Amino acid sequence: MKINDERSLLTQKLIFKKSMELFVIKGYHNTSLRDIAAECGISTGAIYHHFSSKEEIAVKLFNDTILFLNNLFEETLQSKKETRYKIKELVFNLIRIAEEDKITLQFALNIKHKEIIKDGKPICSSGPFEMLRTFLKNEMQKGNIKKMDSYVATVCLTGIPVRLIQIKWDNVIKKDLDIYKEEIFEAVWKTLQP
Amino acid sequence: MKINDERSLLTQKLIFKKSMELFVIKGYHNTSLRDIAAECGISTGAIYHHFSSKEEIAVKLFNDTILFLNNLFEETLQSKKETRYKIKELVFNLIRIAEEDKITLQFALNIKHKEIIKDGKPICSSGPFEMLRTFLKNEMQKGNIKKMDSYVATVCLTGIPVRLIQIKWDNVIKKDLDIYKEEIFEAVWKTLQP
DNA sequence: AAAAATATAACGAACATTCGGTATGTTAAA
DNA sequence: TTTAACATACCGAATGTTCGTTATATTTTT
Repeated sequence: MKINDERSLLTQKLIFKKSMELFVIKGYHNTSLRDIAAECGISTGAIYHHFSSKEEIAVKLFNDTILFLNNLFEETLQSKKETRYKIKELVFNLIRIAEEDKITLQFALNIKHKEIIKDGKPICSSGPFEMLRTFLKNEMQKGNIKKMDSYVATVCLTGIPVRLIQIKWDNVIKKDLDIYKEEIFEAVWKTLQP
Repeated sequence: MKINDERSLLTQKLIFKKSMELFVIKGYHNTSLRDIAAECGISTGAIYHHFSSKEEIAVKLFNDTILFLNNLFEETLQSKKETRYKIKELVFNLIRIAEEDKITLQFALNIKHKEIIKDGKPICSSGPFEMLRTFLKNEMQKGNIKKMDSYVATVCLTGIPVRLIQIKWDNVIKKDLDIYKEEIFEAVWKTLQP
């Protein structure tokens, strides 16, 4: 690969990374291209060489994030055999990502997409969310979890860990999330078990 | 009351109402004082006559919203005798408010406060949240709910209904939330019952 | 030398805020 | 009770700043 191609890719990745950080910390509208350029240590012109607009950066970040969560959920649900352990793995992975890949998950959960893209659905209500609902519906039919409204089930599965994660991010919880994960899973499982 | 005092109060309330709507719909940084002025049918100067800055409006909205939720939770928890029904009432009221006073709850749950006020804690992690945690701790000691970490308990109580409300707002759910409230409460109660 | 990557300078629009001025309500002296 | 003095509510143009974006210049790679 040519040196310039590599450099170009590196710069693009840097712009993505720093943009996501700033969008999460300061909000999309409160982040200027000058902020991004400064954070990357490059000029605004360099940004416009790689992207055609601020919005394009945000849109690509959305798509990347949806893909990331889709892959995460898909792999997680395939990694175990029993339903109980599939769900346990999902809860654990969510909590893990909340600490290990905080910015990405904050971007997915906190950024209001319709503020940027008109008619754009929030990440957690699009692909990844629907995938979980489909999974839960199938498990219901197999009798592996309690029969209930599929939306309610999805809300039970995601609502409890996500809320824990959010109060951790808000600094209400000081301790490491790891110590809560077993208790959180048991709570989730109580709402779903047949 | 003097005519001017009344007029002043009406204008201030109008500015509050329209600002909150716009902050929720368009976001704080994407809402200009011109937007607010236009929505109120007044001039930007009139706004500065009543408030000293855009930030002051937002800060006052925060404080009002915290008070509103505090009162709601306090009254709700006193309105029933049995723990089970206190919690049921709380879940039902949350769901009711999500439809009847959507803008206020969206402001409480969606607006990222640190974007506006540095060092400001999110509403749902401050007063109202702590009140629920204290309530749950007391109920645990009395043996009315299962002994568990108080943060986990609070997360179970709030996380499930709040997530339902959010996917309704995101238009993932089309139906009226009322039809889910019994099932949602039962899910919450399963995680808490002794 | 050509092309790609980056830097710099500048544009017009939109922003929060300020301010001189007006119209209306309120108070108090005549 | 009339009227003069003041206070409050509001207007809309103007201020200086920052924004996203573009045009152009410079550097680096091919």
